[in-house]
Amino acid sequence: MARKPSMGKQKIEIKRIGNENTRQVTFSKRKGGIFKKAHELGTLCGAHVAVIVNSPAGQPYSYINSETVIDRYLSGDTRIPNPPVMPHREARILELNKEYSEALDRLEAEKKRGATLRKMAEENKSKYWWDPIDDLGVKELEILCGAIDALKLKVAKRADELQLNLTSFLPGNNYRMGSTSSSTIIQNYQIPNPSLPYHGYAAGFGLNGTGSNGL
Amino acid sequence: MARKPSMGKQKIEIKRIGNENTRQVTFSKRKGGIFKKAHELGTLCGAHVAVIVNSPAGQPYSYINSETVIDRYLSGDTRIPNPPVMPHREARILELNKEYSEALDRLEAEKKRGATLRKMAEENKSKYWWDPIDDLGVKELEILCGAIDALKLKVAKRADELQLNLTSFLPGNNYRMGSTSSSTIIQNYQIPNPSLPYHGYAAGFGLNGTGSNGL
DNA sequence: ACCTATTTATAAGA
DNA sequence: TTCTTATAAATAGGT
Repeated sequence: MARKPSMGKQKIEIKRIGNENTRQVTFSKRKGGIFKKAHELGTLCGAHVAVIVNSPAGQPYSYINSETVIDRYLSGDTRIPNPPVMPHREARILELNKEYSEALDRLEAEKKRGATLRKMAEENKSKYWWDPIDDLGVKELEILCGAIDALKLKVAKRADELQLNLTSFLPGNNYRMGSTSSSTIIQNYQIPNPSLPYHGYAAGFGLNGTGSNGL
Repeated sequence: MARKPSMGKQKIEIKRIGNENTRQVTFSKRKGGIFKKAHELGTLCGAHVAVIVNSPAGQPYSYINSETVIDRYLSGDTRIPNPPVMPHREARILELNKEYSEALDRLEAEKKRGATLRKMAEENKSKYWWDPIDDLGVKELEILCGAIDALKLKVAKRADELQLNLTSFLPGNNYRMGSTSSSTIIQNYQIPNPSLPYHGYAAGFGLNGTGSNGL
């Protein structure tokens, strides 16, 4: 009997799928596939995995194997035996100078691999984070205040270490920490160019590092 | 001829691999596999993908298909047509109350899927982030100061909205913003229970949402 | 969502 | 880590 109700899986080229419906179906299937793989990797190897995907429609999805990927950073455990992709400081310098892009023009634009997410998570270890601030309640505000102070302390301490007196060129009032530190504290500092949002620095953040996995 | 130099791929159970060497090899292979899949998903469907993995040894790796996954958030473009996994506020409330865990005891512990990473990225849109603070230079400090002030302003504004005077139960000095706001500003607030690190709140952060993909 | 022929990913072994 | 091979899994195209 002509048992061939299906022509089976066909080989496809790895390029944007034109048909919208097909693309959506493929997205769903493969998203599930990746999440499953992520789960398996985590289970088999005891690795911490996080996958976030934005569908073409903008819908975000994510798989996170145990909160460890993030918690690890949040808890301050950021010891990194051997820089895998690119050393932190070098990366940051590149960002700040916006010179990273030239190093990225290899292969394809999408094939960027870097420490962005990781660094973002890492930084968060000393901050409290949440989302729509408009939705904050008293409790959350309390926490936030604490987080801000902690951050300020770090800045102050660093300023001292650098033996800098940033207040000298900072407008606005400044004061001294009451108990925890004797450092120079900066207050009300306004970024030189207000038109440039703070996150502009971060947003212009490229990815770097040469991946170890070709593809 | 006994053409069987290999017993081929064998089916394995999805559970932690005991042999360390095997585990490491599997990790490498599968990590590459996931990155490849991520790349394909991004290319085929025009999706934005980010994958971060911490090897059992703590080595971090990541694949990020175009900076869009993250930049999108950093740039403030966080419009989400239709909450995919779980609405923000609901999620946050659950976190803060640590009530989320009960909803997670389904399937396996690893199968947690949520908005954690996304929220983290989102929050960052109003903050400057970097990593080893010990490595900060003057320029970075300036930026940081600006970021802190911006954050404070948000807190202050929110406090006003809630018609709260948090200073009443906050130790330490407080002051008023000079120019940008007439809000009640909180300074030097110390978290009630110092033994609990700030990030404790975030770290206790569970993942939520019932995944759409079984596995 | 389900089905099945094929393509891919990979566990073992070297 | 890289290469090979046999086999398990993922999945493209249809229903």
